[in-house]
Amino acid sequence: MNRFLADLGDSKAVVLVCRCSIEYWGRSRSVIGSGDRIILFKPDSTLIVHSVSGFKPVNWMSAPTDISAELEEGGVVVFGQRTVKPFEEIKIRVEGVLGYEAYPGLSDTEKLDLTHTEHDMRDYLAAHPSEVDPLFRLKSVEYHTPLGFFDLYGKIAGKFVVVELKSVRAGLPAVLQLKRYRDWLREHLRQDVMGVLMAPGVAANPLALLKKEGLEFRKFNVHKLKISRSRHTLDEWMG
Amino acid sequence: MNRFLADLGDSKAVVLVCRCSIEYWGRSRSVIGSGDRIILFKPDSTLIVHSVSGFKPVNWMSAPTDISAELEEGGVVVFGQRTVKPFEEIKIRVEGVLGYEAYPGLSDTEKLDLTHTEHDMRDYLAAHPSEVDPLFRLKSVEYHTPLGFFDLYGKIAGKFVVVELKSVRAGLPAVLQLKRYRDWLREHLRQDVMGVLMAPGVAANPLALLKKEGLEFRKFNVHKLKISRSRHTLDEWMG
DNA sequence: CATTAAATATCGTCC
DNA sequence: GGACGATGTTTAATG
Repeated sequence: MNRFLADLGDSKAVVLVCRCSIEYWGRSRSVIGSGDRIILFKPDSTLIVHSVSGFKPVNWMSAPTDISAELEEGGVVVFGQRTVKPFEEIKIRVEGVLGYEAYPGLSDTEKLDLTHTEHDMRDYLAAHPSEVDPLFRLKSVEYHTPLGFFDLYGKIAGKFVVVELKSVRAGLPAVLQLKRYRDWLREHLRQDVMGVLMAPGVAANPLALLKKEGLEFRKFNVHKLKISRSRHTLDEWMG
Repeated sequence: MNRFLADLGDSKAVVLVCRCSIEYWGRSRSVIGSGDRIILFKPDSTLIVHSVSGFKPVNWMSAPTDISAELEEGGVVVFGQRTVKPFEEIKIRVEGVLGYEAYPGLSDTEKLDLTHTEHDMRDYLAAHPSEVDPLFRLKSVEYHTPLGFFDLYGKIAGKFVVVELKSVRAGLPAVLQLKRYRDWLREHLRQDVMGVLMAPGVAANPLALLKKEGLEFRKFNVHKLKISRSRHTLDEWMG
């Protein structure tokens, strides 16, 4: 236990594999009985508990978390406490240690370069407006309004258009959002306007609402994107 | 490398701490350069790569994933491939191993018992409708409509009411959803109806829209809930 | 600091 | 298997 606290104090990453039971209090509450788990303690004080299967941790505490340990009834109990909002606590009763490793001096300065996201889709269509519509004339990217911003804003054949983009299959929220933008724009300009949803697909119910509201759907898949350089590099290049 | 593949074949959990660079292709694409990371390989073929800070993995593959390893230019490259939708691939170029541990026979049969969620809030208010409104008469929980379902549905002083619940501070989507439900119900019944949002709080803009639309907000915090037994036990008790 | 929207969101549940 | 909504969502961007 002293070694554990010393390792955390030395900003080491600690991997603890143990049989344990866990209680959590905070935004919700949870309890889980005794089982084998893999616990990561990161140098930034993030704590993540993984069970033997699944992507999602069974419990966690995000930084900044104060981590302490005590002896209770002969066993070690690890206690995590967030002292900033949201206030949260976790109590891990360690019942048997299967593995303990501490890694000093881990260094990772690289940032993940993620592409083929909605942001890239927006940039691409801003540069290639004819793929929205052959007659589309772009006026603004991220056009700000009191409701939020339009992904793309422009005109088709003299009619103002708000374009909502989704990099994944669109659902009801996307259609409601587009409808809200279209309605606001129509009222604001006091003239007929268009609303276009571009996404790789749209679910049946949302599509029905879209059509009922006189909005339009255009298929576009981020996998079509040819991204010649990373966003990071592009940003640097553009200043 | 052979030991690694043998460990995976034996359904061991493997924790690999290494310097590596990673590429991902699938729903999006990502690249990250060389850095120290902690990689979990779970017995169910889930693969999770954690950097030195933050809650979120820097890369991952969810089960079922075929994991293989090859020698390339003298170094080990771990390759993960999903052969079911969504199709995805990950390539981890291992440049230096800082730690390798394999854990056979990890067992975790316990399920997380999570309470104080929106589900519990709904159950509680269904059992205590007067906390929605002193005059609230509950007619249905999860009342199904073509749009989805109303969390609670009933009457206040003879007027039909749809109640939307949020266990966390409500935002625009919650208000839009409630408005849509209220509009549909009003049209369906051809009479004036009410819409009530219950949540621990609501952001300023959503609240303005809510009032403009003649909807109502009632404060309710899941922390107030006294849950006498776990949902699991409750389900068993109710059959 | 609050707000807003994206995410390789994941996950459960219902149809 | 698709669709839909909750999540202890987390995270980043923005005012």
